[in-house]
Amino acid sequence: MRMSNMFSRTLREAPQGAESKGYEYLLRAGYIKQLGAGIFSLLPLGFKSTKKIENIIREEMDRIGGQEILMPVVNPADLWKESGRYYSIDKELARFKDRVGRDMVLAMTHEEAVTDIARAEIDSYKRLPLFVYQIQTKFRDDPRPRAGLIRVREFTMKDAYSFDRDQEGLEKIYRDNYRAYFRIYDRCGLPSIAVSSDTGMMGGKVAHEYMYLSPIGEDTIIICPHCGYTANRQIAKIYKEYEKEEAKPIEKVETPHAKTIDDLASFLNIDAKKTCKAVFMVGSFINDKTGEEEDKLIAAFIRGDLEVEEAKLQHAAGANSLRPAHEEEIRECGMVPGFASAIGAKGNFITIVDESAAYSSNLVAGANEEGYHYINTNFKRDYDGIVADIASARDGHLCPHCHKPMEAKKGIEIGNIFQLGTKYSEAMNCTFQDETGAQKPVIMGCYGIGVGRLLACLAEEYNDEGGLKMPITVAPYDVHLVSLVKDTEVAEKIYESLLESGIDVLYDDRKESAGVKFADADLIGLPIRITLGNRSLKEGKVEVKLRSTGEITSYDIADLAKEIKEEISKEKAKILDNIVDKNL
RNA sequence: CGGGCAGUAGCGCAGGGGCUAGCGCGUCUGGUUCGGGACCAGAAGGUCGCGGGUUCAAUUCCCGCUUGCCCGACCA
Repeated sequence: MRMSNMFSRTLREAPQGAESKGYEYLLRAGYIKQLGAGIFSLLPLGFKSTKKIENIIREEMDRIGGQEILMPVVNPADLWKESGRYYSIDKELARFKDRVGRDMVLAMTHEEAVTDIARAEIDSYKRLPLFVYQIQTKFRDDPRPRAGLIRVREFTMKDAYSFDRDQEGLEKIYRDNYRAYFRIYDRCGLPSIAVSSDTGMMGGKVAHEYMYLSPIGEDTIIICPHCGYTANRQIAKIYKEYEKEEAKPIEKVETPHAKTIDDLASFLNIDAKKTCKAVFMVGSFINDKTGEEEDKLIAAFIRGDLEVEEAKLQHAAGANSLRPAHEEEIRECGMVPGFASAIGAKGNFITIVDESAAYSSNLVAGANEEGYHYINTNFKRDYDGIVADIASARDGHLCPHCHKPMEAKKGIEIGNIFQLGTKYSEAMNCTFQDETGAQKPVIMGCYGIGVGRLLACLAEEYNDEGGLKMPITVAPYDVHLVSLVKDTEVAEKIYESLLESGIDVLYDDRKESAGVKFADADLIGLPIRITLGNRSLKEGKVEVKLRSTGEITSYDIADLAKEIKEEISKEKAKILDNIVDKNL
């Protein structure tokens, strides 16, 4: 490819709003171009890089028996009504009517579509297992796109779906995917970790997320450096120690202005661990079959030294979504914000009590009266509710396995795998006949990777002051040929010879100064740069510089193609040699 | 959806109730340079986001809308 003919240009200055380095360079180097909030075009460089990533994904999916298909973005809404997600997913799912008034959706994932195909294809256990995947456009009307390709509304996703007759089969393909995902990230050169995760809107029980650790990440990951326990904060467990003692009689005390746990603890001169905190949310409960929606107050109680994790609370309550409760909604149930507990409360609300509060004795809790708290409150004796783990894991909390302090880190989710079970097969009647003639629901799994987000993470991981430093497995071209010579004939010949040797090369044949060409080469970040300069050319030599290390070597023109092929293999080996099978 | 900021040339920005709306970079022409974003001379390029209001006069002030960014709610 000749740069004189390239569709995109580089930008000297970062466009407004590019706050992360990776995003800034992708824009400035001309990989991507924004069209709207969370909507991007891939320009030739970005598209070429994306294709390389996609092909790595393809190869790894094929390796574990995946068959590639392609499903439509536009789905009839009826399928989504069958699964219930037409109702349970809010505005993130884009809906519209076609010309005759049929409800349609833009698929944000393809469980419904693939299950519709599968229920027609699968009739007998002899047809199982099956495993399909696609690399396709998704639209999710995210309320807050941000950080370039990190969080977008339209994006390319590899989504795969497995169909098995039993849990053992599902677990096998799940393990295959677990390993394949690491191979994909490793081959792209992207550092990644797997963490146990929430199942969110996908449903199902077991799930893992793959994370690229980065300060610009929006997810919080809890990691135990001692035993290796890792989980998304949304589900991360912590080891809680309880102070169990003889229950003392409950007593009301005056605590003026002590509305927060800090105030209360210092006023009574006690540890926050001896208090019970109340958190009020309103949960939305949606009937999957009818779409009917009901709001209900959720009163959550937790020991004063801990925080409530909303995702856990939402699960414990069985709600579709949560929002903070208004003061009136709390008062309607007989509780007083700032001085609240479940003691003496009444009305239609759900009480969720964290283990920390349920199993500790003699805690200070609100008296539901302005300016008063109870001391020595005890779960079961004084109030009741559903006991669950709703505590939010924080940096320094103890590991549930080895009881040593854990760390909190920020990460970007670059993939996820779910054991769906029968959520969709049951809802959509996707069954098979077993040896005994019984109809059973197919056991499903689903597996996703955001391709554009992967590119964004790579740009984040591989850059310096000059621009991108793309790993050779995902760089748009392997080689950047920079010609500084007046005599274009020599440069053209070298370009031709590289092409003939099958080398993927970007040729800077523009009439620009050396500085401009070098700056652009650094910005675009191809792994190997060949410089043709007048001086070295006279001696029959050219200079080869590696973007990753800055290492410079001089080669005879006669050997150039051969030597470059060698350099390419070495660059590839640097990445591929690091692949270690990681098993679940 | 709440809060904040912004929309002026391709990009980054300045300006300001009236006159020809500027600057840097980029672009075009000519010339000099030629291994790290060169220099000289000349030139092109703007419905100042859209609509309404105030005013003799609005790009500037006011209102509405819209688009984008940031924070939060949200997020497989």
